[in-house]
Amino acid sequence: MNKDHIIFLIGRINYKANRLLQEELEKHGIRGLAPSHGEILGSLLLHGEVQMTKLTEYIDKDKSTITALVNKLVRLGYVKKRKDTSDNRVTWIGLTDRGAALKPDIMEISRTLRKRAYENISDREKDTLAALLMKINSGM
Amino acid sequence: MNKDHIIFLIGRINYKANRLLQEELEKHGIRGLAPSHGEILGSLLLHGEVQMTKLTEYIDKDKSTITALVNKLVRLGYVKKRKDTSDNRVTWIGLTDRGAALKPDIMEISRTLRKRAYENISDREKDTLAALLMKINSGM
DNA sequence: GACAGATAGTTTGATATCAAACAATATACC
DNA sequence: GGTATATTGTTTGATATCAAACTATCTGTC
Repeated sequence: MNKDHIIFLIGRINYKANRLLQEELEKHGIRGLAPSHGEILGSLLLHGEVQMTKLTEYIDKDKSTITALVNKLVRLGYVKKRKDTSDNRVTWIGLTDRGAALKPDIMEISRTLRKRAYENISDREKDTLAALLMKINSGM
Repeated sequence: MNKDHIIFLIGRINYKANRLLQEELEKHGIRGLAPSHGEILGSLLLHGEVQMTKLTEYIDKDKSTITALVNKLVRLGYVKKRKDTSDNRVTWIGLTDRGAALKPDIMEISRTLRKRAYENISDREKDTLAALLMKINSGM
């Protein structure tokens, strides 16, 4: 596998981004959370209360994985579940006060990640890069 | 979410590439192998016999993970271990005949992945993209 | 209204992955 | 030569993740 292979680079960057996320969560005193938990919290901050199924879309993981991740967040007190009143199959996931209180931390972590990733590239390059990545993503 | 676009896209592409790899391995009759196993086989095809420690470098995983991955490849008959004669701590990992026979498959899978990823972009865009990704990768 | 098929989530079992502790061996320094 | 330190790899325990089977509920059609 060639070291300048685009796919290889993407794998490396993805790995580093995840590692950075984990480190930052830790640094902000948010212990025991993986990047995926952060993504869920971010989705809830952005969209408010959402269904499990919507979460599988937002963070692109198997529904059984979402069940496990959400249950952990419930156990840690960041998130709560609520049965839909009209459709009993549906579960709504929302932030607790404790979860909502994470907003400043999550925003700052997001900012840190962005800063680190974009450190060496200009706004124009960023646009170029995003456009190319979108092409690749939509073609795969 | 907009501003995290690039990192988000990289995550998506990484996921799809891994999924494609797994599907292709399966399609070539190489069953029960994850992308990481493919990376190890690829490394061995490229470098010949290597030490465990070298493998952790090549595929960038924890050494205990490498132990597990290699043991599975041994169990499946693709790979063999050999103790170094002068330094007894060292283990050399090499392909068996059965492992070496995978070369054409692995090369074709690699080609397929590349083709799929580069489907919509020109050679020039590819160079631009690789350069930008390298900048990001080295800055993280 | 009953029944077939669709949908929402959970459970179960398996695997890749990591970190920390460990064992075995080699090297350096006195 | 003997002891402290470094290295190579494994073991152990925990977690995220997936796929497949399952449960419960809803919806559409006869």
